[in-house]
Amino acid sequence: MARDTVWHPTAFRTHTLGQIQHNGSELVGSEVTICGYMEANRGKGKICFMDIRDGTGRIQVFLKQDSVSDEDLGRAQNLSRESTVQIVGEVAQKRPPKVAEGEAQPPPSYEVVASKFTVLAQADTPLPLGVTDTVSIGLDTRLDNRFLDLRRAHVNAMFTLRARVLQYGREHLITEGFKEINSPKIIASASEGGTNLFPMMYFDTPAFLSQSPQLYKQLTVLGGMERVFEIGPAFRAEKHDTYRHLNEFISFDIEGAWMNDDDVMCVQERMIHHIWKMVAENDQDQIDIINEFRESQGDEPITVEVPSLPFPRIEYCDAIRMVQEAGVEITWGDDIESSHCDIIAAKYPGFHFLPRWPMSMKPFYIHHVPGEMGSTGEQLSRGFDLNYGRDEMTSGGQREHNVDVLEQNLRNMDLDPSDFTFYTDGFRYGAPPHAGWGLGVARLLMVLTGSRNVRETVLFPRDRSRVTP
RNA sequence: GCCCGCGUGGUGUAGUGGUCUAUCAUGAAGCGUUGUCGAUGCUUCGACCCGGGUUCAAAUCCCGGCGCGGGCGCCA
Repeated sequence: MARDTVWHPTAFRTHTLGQIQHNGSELVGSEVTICGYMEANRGKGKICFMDIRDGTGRIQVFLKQDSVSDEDLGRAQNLSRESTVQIVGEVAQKRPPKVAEGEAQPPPSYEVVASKFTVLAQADTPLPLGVTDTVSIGLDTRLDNRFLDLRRAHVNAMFTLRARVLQYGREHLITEGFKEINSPKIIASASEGGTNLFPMMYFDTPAFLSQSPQLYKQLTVLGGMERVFEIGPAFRAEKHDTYRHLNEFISFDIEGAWMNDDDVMCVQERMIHHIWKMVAENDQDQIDIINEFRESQGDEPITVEVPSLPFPRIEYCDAIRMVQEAGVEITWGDDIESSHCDIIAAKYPGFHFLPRWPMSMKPFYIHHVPGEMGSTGEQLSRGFDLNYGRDEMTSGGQREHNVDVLEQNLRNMDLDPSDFTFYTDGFRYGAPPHAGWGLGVARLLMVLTGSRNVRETVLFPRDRSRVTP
């Protein structure tokens, strides 16, 4: 997969720095052209050492008076950090570094002895944030300068991992017969109730940004696509201000025909298991980079512990009981809030499902099995959440496929079915029982990378006060 | 929107009425040494969020604003 990437030469370089790092012994003596960001330069006078970095690795370039022109040498010695450069030179084995008494010599490494040095684009000074500096940087400064923040090794590793998580998730769903779709993000009316939408003008028609692909993935399943998934943006105009909420986020959604809530919970835990297993097998290098940074900040290292299957299931009634037994005031029908999740997470710190919520707490489109009652005799639903620790990752459930029941659900929630024909009309011509879920990608990444703020795992987060960059 | 805390060089910080002409780290500029590799030695540069007030004296106390962080609320 990622390891098998073929790096073809480009107009600007013959080799990546990663190739020289890994195949140095074969390349010694051959001429290469390389490109990168200048991380550091050392030396004045007759010589200059330069560390350069590209998207694949890092290497030292050696410039000396008798192999490059005086102009090139001077430019190299005075170049600002993070400038981009191009170097023509010969691969050579580095002289081994001095090591402290008793320490082992590191394995041989390689450098490029420059014959030609070109500055592609010079960086202004000072940098708004130091790419290799050890001082910590506030999140706001980082996000304002994300283009530089992203050059930091551990930040780059996090977004590399993000790409892998999506790749492995896709891979897994495809093996289970799911097909990738895209649904519209400009919609005429709410695709489900509840949350506030961002209004917009669609030419002369008032419209909204989609808060969920819910309706569209259901319609696709109704249309006979059987099993579908979508990885796409969702927009919520909620004025929340927390470590786990954003107003634009990427939702990983599935929907499958002839499935109930238990079936799609199984899909989800198999998918997460696959993602974690693949990361553990293929991407430890990225985890190591993150841990190197965490160590420098005094944080505990993260480990990729592949969760065992099945994930625990704690039905709503049992969750309420657990919270009550901890001495906290809560009654059946109350929402399970963050502080309650802390109590549950103390016993179930990893992934766990919370199935069988009261029907009254779930949206009208969630299915219920008549007669399936909770401990106080009220109707349960086939909706569920997936939590990791205290944080909600997923909301899902079996959907109601009977249009008469859908309309009754609306009336039970004091809503007028005639306002929801855009939704219910899709169910009038035969509908398979079906179920699905939506997973917050950034929240999953928080778990994997040990991030304490969802903004860390989103390239350019959109929150209540940030619309740029 | 509520409660609590914070706002000091480019970055991250120390400093809670007066030797603050503001600490340290990182950085930037210059010079020197050097097959260096967390380069190094010397020299230099750079800051108290904004507005008002108290006081002989404010980075420090008070009020307002703006911004940030944490907790909560809101939230499929």
